[in-house]
Amino acid sequence: MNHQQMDKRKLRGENSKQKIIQSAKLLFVEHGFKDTTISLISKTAETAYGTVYTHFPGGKDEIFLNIMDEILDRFYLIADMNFVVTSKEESLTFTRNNIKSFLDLALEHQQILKVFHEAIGLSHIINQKWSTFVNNYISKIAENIELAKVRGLTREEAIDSEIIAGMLFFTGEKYMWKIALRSTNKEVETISENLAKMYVNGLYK
Amino acid sequence: MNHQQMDKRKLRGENSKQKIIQSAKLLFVEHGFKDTTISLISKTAETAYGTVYTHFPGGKDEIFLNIMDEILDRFYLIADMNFVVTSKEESLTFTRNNIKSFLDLALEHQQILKVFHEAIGLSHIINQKWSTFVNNYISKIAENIELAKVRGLTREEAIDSEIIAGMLFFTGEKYMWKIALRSTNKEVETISENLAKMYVNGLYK
DNA sequence: AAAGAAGTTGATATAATGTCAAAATCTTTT
DNA sequence: AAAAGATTTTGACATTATATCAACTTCTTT
Repeated sequence: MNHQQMDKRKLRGENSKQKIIQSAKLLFVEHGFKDTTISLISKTAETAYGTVYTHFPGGKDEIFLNIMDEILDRFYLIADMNFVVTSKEESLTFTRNNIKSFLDLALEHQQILKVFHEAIGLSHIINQKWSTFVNNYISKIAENIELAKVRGLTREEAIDSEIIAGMLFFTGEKYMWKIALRSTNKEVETISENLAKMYVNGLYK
Repeated sequence: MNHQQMDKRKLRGENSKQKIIQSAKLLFVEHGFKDTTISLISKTAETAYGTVYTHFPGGKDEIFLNIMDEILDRFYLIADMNFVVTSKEESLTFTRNNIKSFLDLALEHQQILKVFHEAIGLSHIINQKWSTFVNNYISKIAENIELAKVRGLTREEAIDSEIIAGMLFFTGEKYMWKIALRSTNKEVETISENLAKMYVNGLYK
């Protein structure tokens, strides 16, 4: 028999892998990225030190990326929301809602995002993962700005779409981290409203 | 005799300290923050490992902060440029110039800022140092926005000064790091112009 | 000249990472 | 069903970095 269900080794392996992921999840949230050692993870997962490396050759970074993957997917869903500009008013509504979705997601995953923030500073590979997302998001916004330019909706023709897009995104991102680190007491609504208004008033006629 | 110049021990100590700082400066720029080890610094400075810790009990972090101090002072000079709003036009000019000064400074100190960026992610104390600067700068901008509000120059009364200030500062900061990391080919002028225009058009009547 | 202070030295304790050969467990082949 | 082969587990080991500290050297004061 060649069925997967019959292969006890694969099953045992998958079980170890899951125990490692689940333990790591708890430990990361409790102790942060740096202070969660492979040794601690292996003990909590009730497995040997070396086992962690057979399942995650990339060590802690790879474990964490594995944990972050599903959350990142949800961020991509927001970044990929399609929008085609037709008017300043519509743009305001869309922008406000988009920022709000983004920050609500941050609120929902506050604990792990705090760890993510720490990990971005400590791990090059994790940093790259986030950079890819950032660049994607900014490109989408910039595309929309270009479209608005072509349609004659913007104040000026000479603006640099990427820089303007960055102005919106980077500030939203900063507030995302502030929410994750609990270093702001501003409401998601307040932030979305202010950013969206400034963006739209600055950009559109 | 109790003169400082006569105390050979103090002199020797100060000499060691300077050799450590100068060696560290070169090594940080060459190898980055993490890969510049205390061991390497002590060897380059032609001193013993332990000597580094007598002069810098805080280790690498303290050495780096020592190096950054004079550069941070120059950033504070820009943050402390006084400006009192009287009109939208004046604000545009001031904002544009302020951002430009900021980014020019980044360009001037590109190499060490790259290390600084890495160090912020790795050292809590270095991170705090920068945070203090950031909060200072944002407060200054926010004060000006409040003033503009009172003078009836802004589009709306209901805006949150801190968030709007953040929009300007955080984007400027991001481009500062991009310049340090050489991850943008945009001109300082282009960036300043775009940010200043968006800021002023978004905020003022 | 002796006592004391300041700075230097490098060995040592500690802690984390990643690797690997041997062992254990399970599957396939003969 | 025994042997051979494949997969996973194990924990000891090599490596590397940090921070500490007692002994030592150098200089100053008594």
